[in-house]
Amino acid sequence: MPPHRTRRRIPEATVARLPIYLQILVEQAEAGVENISSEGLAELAAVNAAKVRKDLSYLGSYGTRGVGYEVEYLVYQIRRELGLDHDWPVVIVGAGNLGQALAGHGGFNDRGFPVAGIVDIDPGKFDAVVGGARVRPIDELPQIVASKNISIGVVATPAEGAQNAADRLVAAGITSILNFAPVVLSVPSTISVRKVDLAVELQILSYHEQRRTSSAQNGSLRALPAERGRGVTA
Amino acid sequence: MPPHRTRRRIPEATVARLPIYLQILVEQAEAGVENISSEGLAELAAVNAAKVRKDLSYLGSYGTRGVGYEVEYLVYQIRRELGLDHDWPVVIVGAGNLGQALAGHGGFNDRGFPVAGIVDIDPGKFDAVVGGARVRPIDELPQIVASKNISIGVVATPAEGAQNAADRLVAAGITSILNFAPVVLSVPSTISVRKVDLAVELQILSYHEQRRTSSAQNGSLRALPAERGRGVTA
DNA sequence: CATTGTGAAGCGTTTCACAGCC
DNA sequence: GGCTGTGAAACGCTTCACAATG
Repeated sequence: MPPHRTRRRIPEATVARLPIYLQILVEQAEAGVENISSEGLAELAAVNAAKVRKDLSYLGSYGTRGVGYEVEYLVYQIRRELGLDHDWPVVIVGAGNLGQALAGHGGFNDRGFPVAGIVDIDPGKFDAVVGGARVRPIDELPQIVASKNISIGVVATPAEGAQNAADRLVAAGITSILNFAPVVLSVPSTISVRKVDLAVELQILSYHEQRRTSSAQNGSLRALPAERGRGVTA
Repeated sequence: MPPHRTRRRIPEATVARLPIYLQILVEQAEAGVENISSEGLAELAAVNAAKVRKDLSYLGSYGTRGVGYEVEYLVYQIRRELGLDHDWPVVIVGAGNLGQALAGHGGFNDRGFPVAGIVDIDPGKFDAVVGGARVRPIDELPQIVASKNISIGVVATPAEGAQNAADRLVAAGITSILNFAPVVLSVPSTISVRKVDLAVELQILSYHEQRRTSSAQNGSLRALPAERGRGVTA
């Protein structure tokens, strides 16, 4: 095994694809596949084979020319690079519909991100148990974060409460935020933020639908160029 | 009002930002703001002002030099460009935890994407009412899609059922899919697909967390370059 | 000899910088 | 004078094409 030469800087676009490769490779390993070529992995991930090779090359030269990549070993390397060799406990702010669904959903607990706490402002929600965690008052956030050594916070509040939730998470010492509220959070530049916004995704799809159909059905405008079927698999 | 010169081709990166601008502009309009500069909008969206101007320029020249953009009018133009001048009914496949949360969640119904149907394979779930829709057998998908003229489908099944769900949606005539299952869907290139994957987002955050802390705590490797605080607000 | 690893070309996106205009 | 609209430069990501190699 080559020595750990970690701290290579990996392009963001590649970082965003590594989890997909990982998921596919784990499935392949479970199915008993021992080796996979860049072509094979590319097919399963619906990307270009050259891209797979370039992406994997950022991890090191872990392939074998003429053969491909050893699945188990790649899984190990990607896990290590993504920091998935240990769990990352998360705390959820907001125990409404969404917060409860997230806490219950296996997506967190089963995949190395155990829900170590869930908090809310509404006393009516305190002490309800969702997904194995008991809902606590938001004022306990600092203690929860500190005692359980949490670095990732999840904002699952309505839009109105999101900025406040983020402020409290940052004050409590969190350094990464996953934001489900339809709001652009303002946080120090040292904090990593990822946003998941249902409405945004639907509106992007709407844009493509609209382009697809506008020349056909739209009665009010006629003088439009013909539409080509565009494969948008973004 | 300038004539509808629709059918301009807008870069994907811009399309993905228009919903954010829209959300901010609607808020501003509600707060009584009548005009906004590219600088002001940029600040609220946490992007560069030149980017805002370039993005908006793809819609047409709707600003006034020396003044800025009229908020109401921009809202109208962005809505039109995104195809949000009418509702897009959606059908959800999968009435489990996630499907129910989605159907109940205002994110769809309140924002122009009414849940016109929800289906499942499990007879145990049939006829339950979630978010105003009654759960129907998945075999009724073609009728639901046709009768309600639906073009957007949502995959909210477990990973195992996702490809089948997508195949059925495509067969039923859907042309856009929002996929919540942690699986790369294989669909014809004419279909638009967007994926929302919790685990992927968390793993990307994990990567940055790991980089942040590795040089500090990690006892096994020492010879690492110093870490700079990187603001990753992707 | 199949397949990786990678320079280099190609392409889309971002940012700069300033002319154009109200 | 202030702010938009936009060529052009800069940047990052993708794809090509092929030398390196087990």
